[in-house]
Amino acid sequence: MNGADAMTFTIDDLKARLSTKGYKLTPQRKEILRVFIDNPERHHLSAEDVHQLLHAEESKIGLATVYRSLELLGSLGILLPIEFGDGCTRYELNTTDPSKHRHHHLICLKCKKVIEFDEDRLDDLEADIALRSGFWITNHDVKFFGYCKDCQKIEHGM
Amino acid sequence: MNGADAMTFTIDDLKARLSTKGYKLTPQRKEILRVFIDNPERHHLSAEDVHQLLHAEESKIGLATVYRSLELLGSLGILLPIEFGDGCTRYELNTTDPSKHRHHHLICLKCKKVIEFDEDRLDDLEADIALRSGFWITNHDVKFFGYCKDCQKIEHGM
DNA sequence: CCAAAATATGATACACTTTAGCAAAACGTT
DNA sequence: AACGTTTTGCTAAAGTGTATCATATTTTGG
Repeated sequence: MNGADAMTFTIDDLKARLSTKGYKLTPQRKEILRVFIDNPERHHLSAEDVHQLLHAEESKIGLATVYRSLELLGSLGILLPIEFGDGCTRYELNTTDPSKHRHHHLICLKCKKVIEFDEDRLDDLEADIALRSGFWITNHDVKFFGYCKDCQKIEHGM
Repeated sequence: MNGADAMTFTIDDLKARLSTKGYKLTPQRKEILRVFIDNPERHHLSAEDVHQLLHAEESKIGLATVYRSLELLGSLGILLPIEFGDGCTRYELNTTDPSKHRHHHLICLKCKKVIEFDEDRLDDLEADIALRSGFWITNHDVKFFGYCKDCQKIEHGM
């Protein structure tokens, strides 16, 4: 029920991270983070998703608070924002495991099939970019577009 | 070979691609594509950007037509949609030149600033993915997300 | 050339996501 | 407990993109 053990950080950790930047550990922020921990099968949650999940639990947290908390947790590196181009920003838990590679997507332009792969050799490139730009890079998103084995046989363009 | 795959895109290419799918070459569509061709320094234009650029040229093309034309040109592969997570879909000319380096994007999650860089060391990775998956990869989209220098320091004023 | 049919445009209304503003509540420190 | 600050929740509003629909344009056929 707690789920805190599944986290790579504890509630005290969260509180510490918040306080170092002058933010407070509120019940709402705790609840919103718990939604992600308690729903591991439903990553990629939007603000509306989180709000509805909370509403189903009789929680009265306002939608604006959800938006604000998601952005805050994102800025703290606790959540990672993802853009799928479906009209809303989605978030997933940041495992904060530097050795864990992000999964990328291989997308067939014809049948829309999506294959996830873990191959990630962008660490050097990312470090290089970060050094030169001064950016604090929290995530990278790589999508390969093309045609899968099956769809290569069929004519695809014009 | 085919002029449509060359780096320079012509109106004749547009006419050909439209007609093969039963669409008409209207003055509006011609103008909208020309905006991209005439503004090579301004890539990733949004519908609003295109609309304003057209208005600056005394064009009376409606915003809805811009949206519809951009989607149409995207579906024809003439433009490529890009999502920066700044709230609007942007487009850039599709040069579809596989030998040319691709530019990637470094995006600040807070202020939505976008920095372009040409570094592309993904050829090996792409070849590896292609070999293992059987995909014929035609394009890849790489985005690094993070926080720029300014947005890293969060000031909570007194 | 005219008429009918099909398509495209332009203006607007609308849906939707996200942000801004403000009064009230909660928090933490003294 | 009181004070100053932060946070919340409600709501209004901004912003992007879509749907609607009358009008305009193009195409087709006689």
